[in-house]
Amino acid sequence: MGHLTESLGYVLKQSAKALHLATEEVLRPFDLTVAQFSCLELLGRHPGLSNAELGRGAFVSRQSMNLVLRGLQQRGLVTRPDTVATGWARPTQLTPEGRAQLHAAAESVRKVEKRMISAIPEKRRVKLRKDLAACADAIAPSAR
Amino acid sequence: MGHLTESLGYVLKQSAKALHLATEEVLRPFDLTVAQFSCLELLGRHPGLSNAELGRGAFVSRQSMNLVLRGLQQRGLVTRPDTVATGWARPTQLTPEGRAQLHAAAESVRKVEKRMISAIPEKRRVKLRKDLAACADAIAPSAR
DNA sequence: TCCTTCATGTCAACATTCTGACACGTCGGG
DNA sequence: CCCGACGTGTCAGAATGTTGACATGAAGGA
Repeated sequence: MGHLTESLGYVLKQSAKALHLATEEVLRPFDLTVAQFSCLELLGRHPGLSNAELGRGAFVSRQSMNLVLRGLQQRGLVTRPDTVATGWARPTQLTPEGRAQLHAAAESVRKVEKRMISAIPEKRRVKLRKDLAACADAIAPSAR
Repeated sequence: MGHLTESLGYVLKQSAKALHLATEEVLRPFDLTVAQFSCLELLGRHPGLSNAELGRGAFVSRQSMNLVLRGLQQRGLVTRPDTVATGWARPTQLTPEGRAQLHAAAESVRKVEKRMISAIPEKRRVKLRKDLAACADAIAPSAR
């Protein structure tokens, strides 16, 4: 599509879309959507996150994350206490099955990211990551 | 959300989402969605694109772009011939009103991109853009 | 103490996008 | 010449995400 690629926003969207598609594809054999995998990965690194926290971490609303969580719970991949001592937030935990699924799927997802990163000269990878994070910070609503 | 930011895929999604949200916000006064604006911008740079071509350029299916295009057509911002001499593809053109809307909205959108870019040292901006493009190429389905 | 503010989970309605499917026109090789 | 592959526009159905709203509990200041 030619000279649109001179816009940083365009290539940003393009890369994100391509990554999403590729991730979707490798996740298909595991019967996991990208949202579901993101949720599992978040829980793997930060056990006990609540529904709303998971939503923010995966960049979706808490209503959407609620549906994702129900699916995962029904498949026995995560656990939430039906009732909680204090407040509303129900801490979510990975089940052993969930941890196994995450471990298996994460391997495939890392291959995708590896393939993407391999296109970048090694010395520039850290800077790329930091620059992108700086972009996100500069444009976040809280930064206004 | 801590150490997830060490994953390039995560910050990529984060930046893209932040940019989308910010663009959505500045586009609201013009009563344009991001998809609609992308469509107008594509037509501004490449007049006569068909429905399917616009969809590919904006990273959505041709079915979705069809709905976007109908809305823009109904508002008098674009024109498509009802019938065409050869084939199915109907070349889309911006109307004068569409061109005016695009010009006005593009100014606001460029401010957003400017704010995002301003977080990056000037010398690195070109490399960032090229690295992102390389990422997209490396991971595109055709690259497999 | 009270009460205002904030955060959470959940329900409902709505919007947007995608996949599957069909009909039609073009282009190419056999 | 024919026919298969390909691209396009469109319809229908399903999946997914979002906003708005409500009830409830926690936290902090007057």
